[in-house]
Amino acid sequence: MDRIQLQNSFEAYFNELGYDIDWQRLTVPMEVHVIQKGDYLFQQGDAANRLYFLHSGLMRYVSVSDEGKEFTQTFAKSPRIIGSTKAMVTETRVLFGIQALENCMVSSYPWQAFYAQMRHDMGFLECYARFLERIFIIKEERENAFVKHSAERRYLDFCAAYPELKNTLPQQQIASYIGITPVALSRIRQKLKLSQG
Amino acid sequence: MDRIQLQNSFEAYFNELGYDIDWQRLTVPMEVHVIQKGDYLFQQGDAANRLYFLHSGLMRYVSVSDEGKEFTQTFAKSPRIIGSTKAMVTETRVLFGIQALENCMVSSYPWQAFYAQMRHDMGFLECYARFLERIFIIKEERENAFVKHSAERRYLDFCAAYPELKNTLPQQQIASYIGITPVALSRIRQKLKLSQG
DNA sequence: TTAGGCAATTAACCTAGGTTAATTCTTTCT
DNA sequence: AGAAAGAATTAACCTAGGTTAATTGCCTAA
Repeated sequence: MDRIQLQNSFEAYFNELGYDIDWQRLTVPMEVHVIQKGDYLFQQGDAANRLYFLHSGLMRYVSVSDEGKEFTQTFAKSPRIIGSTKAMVTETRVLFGIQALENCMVSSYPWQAFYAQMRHDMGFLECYARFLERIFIIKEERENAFVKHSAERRYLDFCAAYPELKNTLPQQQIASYIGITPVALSRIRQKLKLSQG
Repeated sequence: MDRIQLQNSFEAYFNELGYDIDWQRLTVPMEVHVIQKGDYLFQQGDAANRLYFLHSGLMRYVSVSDEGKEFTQTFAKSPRIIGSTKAMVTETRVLFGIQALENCMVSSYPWQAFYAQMRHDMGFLECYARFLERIFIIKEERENAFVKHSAERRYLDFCAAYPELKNTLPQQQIASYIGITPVALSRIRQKLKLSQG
């Protein structure tokens, strides 16, 4: 995949929302990142004020607490935009790292420069709003699940939401997505196995 | 406060972000809601696809689980936009109710009609993006606090973030914001009192 | 083929926070 | 002022999930 193709599929991803975007405005140079399985696109605490696009592969957002506990905020499957909205917008350090769970191909633009050019495009602004609405809603639903449901229920919901990841992902990562330890997850799986024959 | 004044302060709130917005476009009629302390602007499960603006007073977003547990997602102090982005945008039922903690004055517009008119205004689109960025970042930070910090730490953070609410709000509500029971909060306060003389 | 290393399970024990209920302290209403 | 209702505290007990560690299974590399 060469740069032109990457650029095209990035644009196509936006265009699919149905707004008319004039991509000629965009002249800031794109960067390409090839991330090997297990490696990080960026680490918690970095200054990651870029807009990233995941062309191929699977990644996870992982934040680690002071005591060294890992928490998986999200799994991200290509194609989609990835990165930290907070770090992009407020120029602060990022609260989580993004790790490749498979070999990944990512492209990126520096957000400030990108936005400075594209903000004059109505279609882009609407796309961006749709994007923000979507990620907000997802966060809200996840918050809801966390405060209203037990770990067992969250595990079942995970299985329903990500049937393909359920069997391929190491259970440590599933546990850290649910917000419990691998030991606790194992216990829950054991219990579920018994209770349904 | 008459309708014109309400309209003006609504517009002023947006204008403060520094974008140029042509409010002449907006012709959908505004509604006014006066909510008494303790009452709800809308209840969990309602269809609340309106854009609300809190002119005066204090409210909280509260969602209740199947088992009847209350969880306070946010406290909202005027002036600010309130409501459910998810319910507005996706026309689904709202996941939480909004309750007045003081007597409140709220105005509102039906979101679809409002957006249909204002989406042609560049300044508005940018404002809306700033708004979405902000609420997303706040959610992200709260998620972070929940998964990384203990209840005790979350209480201390609450006290630092809302010094004025700390003493005026009933502790049940503080507890439900932190995600624990009033009994547990009382225990934590007791412990803190001892440990610092 | 086997040794080394990691992932998952299991068991024993621990702890933060939930539950219930009794007690005290505050409001508020008459 | 006194009664009634609600808010906060305290205590006793319970439970989900954390912690540590031993055991088993699986994969890979020599």
